[in-house]
Amino acid sequence: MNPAELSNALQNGKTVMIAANCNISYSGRAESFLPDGDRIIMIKADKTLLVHQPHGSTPVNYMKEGTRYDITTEANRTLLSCRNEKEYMNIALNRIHFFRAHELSDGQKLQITGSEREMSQMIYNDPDLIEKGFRPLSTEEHTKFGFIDVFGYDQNRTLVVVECKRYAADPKAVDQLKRYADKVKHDKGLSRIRGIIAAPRLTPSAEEMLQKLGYEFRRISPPKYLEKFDSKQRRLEL
Amino acid sequence: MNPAELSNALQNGKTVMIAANCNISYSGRAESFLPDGDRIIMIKADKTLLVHQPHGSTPVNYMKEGTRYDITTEANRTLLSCRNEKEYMNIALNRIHFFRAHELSDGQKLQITGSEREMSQMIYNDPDLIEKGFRPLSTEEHTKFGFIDVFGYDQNRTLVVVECKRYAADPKAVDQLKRYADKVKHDKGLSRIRGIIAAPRLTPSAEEMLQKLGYEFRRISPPKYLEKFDSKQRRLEL
DNA sequence: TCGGATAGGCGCCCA
DNA sequence: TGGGCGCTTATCCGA
Repeated sequence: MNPAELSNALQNGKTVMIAANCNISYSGRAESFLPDGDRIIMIKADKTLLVHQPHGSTPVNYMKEGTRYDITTEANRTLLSCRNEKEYMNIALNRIHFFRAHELSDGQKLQITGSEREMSQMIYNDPDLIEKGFRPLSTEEHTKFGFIDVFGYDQNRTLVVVECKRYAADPKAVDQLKRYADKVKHDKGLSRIRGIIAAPRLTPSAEEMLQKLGYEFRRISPPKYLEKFDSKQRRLEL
Repeated sequence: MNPAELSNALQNGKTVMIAANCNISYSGRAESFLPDGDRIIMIKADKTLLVHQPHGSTPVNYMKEGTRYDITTEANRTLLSCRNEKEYMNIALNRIHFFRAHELSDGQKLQITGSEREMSQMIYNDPDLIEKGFRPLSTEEHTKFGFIDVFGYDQNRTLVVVECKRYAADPKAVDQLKRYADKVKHDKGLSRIRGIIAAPRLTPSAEEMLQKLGYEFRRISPPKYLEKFDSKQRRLEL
């Protein structure tokens, strides 16, 4: 790889892949240094930079969209310096194992189901999931009381605040429920309000907190609309 | 690329890079589908899979370490099926733009400074950052409801719980402080306890919460030990 | 742009 | 292994 190759690729909006032995220093939101080793360096069409080690899901170093690159050559190595408004990074390339640039055409977005928001919708559409007689008022996350997943009245006209979690609800989820419930209770000047966590399960300390606060738990999982299709497909494959 | 090439590469612990036009279906913690488009597919030595679109920092699809792969060829496309204990993914490769596998040797870990933990240490070593007469007892004290960043006595022997944040402390940070402070207060049977947020700043609603609860704020930023060196370097470069 | 919250979060530490 | 939580979190969404 020569500097011009990389510059051209970036200029033309190509996505660049480099495998190289390198060390990396970063300064910005924190400070870091990564000693010599073999990594994959990816620079995308939008000028996002990712550095991946041969293990793990997360990049060991990265720079955000819109970063600018400058490449210089020394006697026995190549320096890639990267900067944006708030951060900079220097990558010293000792040896380049391979370099490749390709123009990628992709305007698609991931279609996904099973989110917390869909849980809220599901409960709104089938309030019996909470309890007989529950009447949801809204699933708007932005009510005038804040971001509340579902809130409504029970059959005794007591206000109910529901916080949904797609995974085991932990102490943070209980904190959140309490914060919303307290706010609604205070703003409306109520003497009593009910708080409910809707989740597949509670962690032990979340359960303890919930009990102490007098809140409740409903065992509910997020909907996965494609599940039937997928189980069928999986069955065929096995 | 033929199936054997990929199989061999994976078997030999190489890291694989593929650029291809593909569509992807996923089922596991959620369900998703990504229609045809050009992407980079990376399979690492530890069998982590990442799929990247030509923009953004995060992979559009991924599978964790230890995933197993199976590749089959059809008339005009190649199918890569990926599964682990809880999830599976099917990648239909319509056209492969390039394929490359390389053995990467990298045992290094990122050295990083400027973390929340270092903020705690800094305060522990220089308690005056909180206030004159503050005597820290511990950092990272583990309680059943979480661990407390810094914990100690003020000059009147009132217990103080400090929660550190690298960035603007938000309502969640105040929740967390309250949870810890309440726990300590209750467990020790105290009539009063002080809670302090140490952070560069507070968000508006965090400030409101803090005031209502009678807690305090100290404007403190995380230490960046390499900063002087780096500013000097930056100055030289500019 | 900022604030607030979710995420198929990930990765780390500790019981 | 599971709980609890920080993260150069990223990303979305609304004000």
